[in-house]
Amino acid sequence: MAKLSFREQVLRVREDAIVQSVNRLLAEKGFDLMTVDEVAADVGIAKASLYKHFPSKEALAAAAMVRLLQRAAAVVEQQAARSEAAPFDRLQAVIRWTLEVQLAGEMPSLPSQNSTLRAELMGNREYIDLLMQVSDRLGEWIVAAQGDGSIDGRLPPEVVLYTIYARACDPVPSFLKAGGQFDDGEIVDLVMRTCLNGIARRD
Amino acid sequence: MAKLSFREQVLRVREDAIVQSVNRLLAEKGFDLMTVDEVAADVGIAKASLYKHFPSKEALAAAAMVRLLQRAAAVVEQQAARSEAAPFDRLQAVIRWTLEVQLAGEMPSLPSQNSTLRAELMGNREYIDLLMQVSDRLGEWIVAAQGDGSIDGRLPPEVVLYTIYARACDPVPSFLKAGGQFDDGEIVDLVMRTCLNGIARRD
DNA sequence: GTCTATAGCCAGATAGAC
DNA sequence: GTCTATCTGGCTATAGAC
Repeated sequence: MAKLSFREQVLRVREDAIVQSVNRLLAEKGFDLMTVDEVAADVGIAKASLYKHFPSKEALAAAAMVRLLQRAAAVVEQQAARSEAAPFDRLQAVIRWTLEVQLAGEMPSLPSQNSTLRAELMGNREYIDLLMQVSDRLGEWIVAAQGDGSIDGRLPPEVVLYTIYARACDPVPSFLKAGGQFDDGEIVDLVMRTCLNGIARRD
Repeated sequence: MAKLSFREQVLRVREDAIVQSVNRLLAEKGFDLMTVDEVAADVGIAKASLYKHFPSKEALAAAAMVRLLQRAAAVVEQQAARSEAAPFDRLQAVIRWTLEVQLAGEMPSLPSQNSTLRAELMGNREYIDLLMQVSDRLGEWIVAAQGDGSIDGRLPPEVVLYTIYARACDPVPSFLKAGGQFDDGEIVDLVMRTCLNGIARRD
């Protein structure tokens, strides 16, 4: 039993290494340009061994997305535990986290049009459950923040939620980073400001 | 001479048809999932004939982007001709146009990571010239709008410009459209508001 | 479960007749 | 310049030895 558990642990560590490589390559090149050969080379195992762990390239991508959502859920729960914090501040912290992940080169990017990939994700229970868990929490905070007047009450909560999610794959941070004119902290602050306050002048 | 000109016109019309198909397919499926066979079938000619007009798939995509930028440049010049309009209103009109193009399913989507595609675009003189022409105009208006206080003067103009460009490939409009809860006009208004005013409450 | 080697396929690009 | 037919390379996925 101890030996089996040890074996399982080894297996788990290896799969973690795989998923981490996939996550990095997805962030770097995107799904279509990432090849399974690259993943295998990056992990340091043969391609055939990869397919013993994950049955398809789509499954690899799905595993990376699940990992991302697990990290997101952890951040969300951490914010939920700050009993003194206002909902607006919690939302702000989550947006900030997504921008930091992007700037760290750890945000996997998937083509939203690929239907086989969408099918794989929609069929993945863990992915769906995590996505709903995170969305529910954010949705609560959005409604509460509209109630206390910190978020624009004329915007349907759905629109606010999508707008926040869209920041996670916004090209602006990487453009600004490529420009080399701002450091990561400045980029986060600037994008946060345009997201929260827009580009028009505040009185 | 007249005959030659006529031939050239026929050629031009055919190439226009090709580029229009490419534009539509790029909007629908994206660059990676669009196949040259599909383009040929959509235009109604053989694939080999396509390659007599354009030397590669990347060149097809570049042609579609040039066409898009030509349309954009026309919109920009039209706004420039409104001598009575404030710079803020001109910018607003351009943003609105990009959202309408997206909702009409006419916004080609290219993967920003594909390096061969980037190389093709950067080597395309017409593309670069149009991009700079449009960017210069928008840049002028941004600075002017910051001068008259309608755009937040604490944001570097570069950040405002990128933020506007990013609206052209924002996933929020198509998400909202897929949701079926809002019509196109409402979506444009909602996204315009989040772009200009952010999600936080305005006093 | 790991490897080497290869099957099978698909899509970009081309040859050559007309 | 248009077509049919074909080449070519690369990528996902698998067979089979160890």
